[in-house]
Amino acid sequence: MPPLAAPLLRWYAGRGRHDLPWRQTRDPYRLWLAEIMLQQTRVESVKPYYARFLARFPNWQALASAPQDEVLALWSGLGYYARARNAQVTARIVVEQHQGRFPDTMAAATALPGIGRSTAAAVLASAYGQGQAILDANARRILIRYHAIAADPQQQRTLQTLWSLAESHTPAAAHDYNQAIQDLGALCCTPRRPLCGQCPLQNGCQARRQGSSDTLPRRREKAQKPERQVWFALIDDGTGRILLEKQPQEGIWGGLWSLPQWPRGDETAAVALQTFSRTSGLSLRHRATGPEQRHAFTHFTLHFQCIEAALQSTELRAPAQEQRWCTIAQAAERGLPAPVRRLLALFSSKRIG
DNA sequence: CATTCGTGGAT
DNA sequence: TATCCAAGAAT
Repeated sequence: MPPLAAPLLRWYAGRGRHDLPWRQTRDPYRLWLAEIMLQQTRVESVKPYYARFLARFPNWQALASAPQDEVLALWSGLGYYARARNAQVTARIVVEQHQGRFPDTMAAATALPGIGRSTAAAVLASAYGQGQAILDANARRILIRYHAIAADPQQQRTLQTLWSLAESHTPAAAHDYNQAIQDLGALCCTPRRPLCGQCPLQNGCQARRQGSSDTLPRRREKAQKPERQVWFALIDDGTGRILLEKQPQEGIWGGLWSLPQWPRGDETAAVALQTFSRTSGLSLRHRATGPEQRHAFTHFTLHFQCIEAALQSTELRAPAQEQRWCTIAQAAERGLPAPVRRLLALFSSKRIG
């Protein structure tokens, strides 16, 4: 079987995405940050976040010493917020335990929170010229097609095989190879309708030979998504400020600021607001109820509806979560979940218009 | 080993 | 409109 690396690297030299922002540096901090942001996230989505984040936190020290709210505000909308929380923990460990230098061994790198085998390999190869193989979605798809692997890609045994193949194809200096296989996956060996006719690996590709490029990797049967229903409350204190609550660190939207929210059943908005009023200690007057909306997560669908209410009085009581009263503009500067950000933008434009 | 964790673009 | 799925890791 012809080796994979040589034609891949030739293709990369001519057709690779050499202008990506994180390819203009060998700074471990910048390379690491790119890898974290790119986890399960498209390149085009990452670009603006990467630029803003680096402008505000240009190095380990800056990130390590920042308030979490600022970090999450700059991550707001990118998703998978544990990445941002872990990134800050990692920055602090690098500063305090590694003298400000990203570790240069797999063991030390994967010991950092948010860094698994593939992310560690990518950073070590790019920053220090090591020969570590990555196995991201692109590499996985390409290897599955190249070797015509029909087994379930999620199975532990299949993953072991793929890691082994990844290592066997990866040259001793893996930087360009790692970038190349990701570019090939993004530009040519795409998930659907791969461009096999212009692929540099078409001669050695077993899926191409079998005609199975379109059906590999094997898709696994979709489990049906559960649905959750919640109310959001947009509470106006009479001076143009609204109430935000900080989400617990663990769980969905951990560490972000959100509108007060609680589970929804069959009750009307007015009844729901009474319930919330009792538990929160806020005396509220119902003003309006927004339209039903939904937000699709990977693993469930969220149905929500926003109740607009006016604050009448407050009973002195310790809130279950940290709370802030702030203007819509101030709220928009915080780390908000995407649907909450949309909700506030809509409310703000309605109020002005 | 199966779940949990976001979001937006493509199709 | 519905589905897929992306430079994965933690639990």
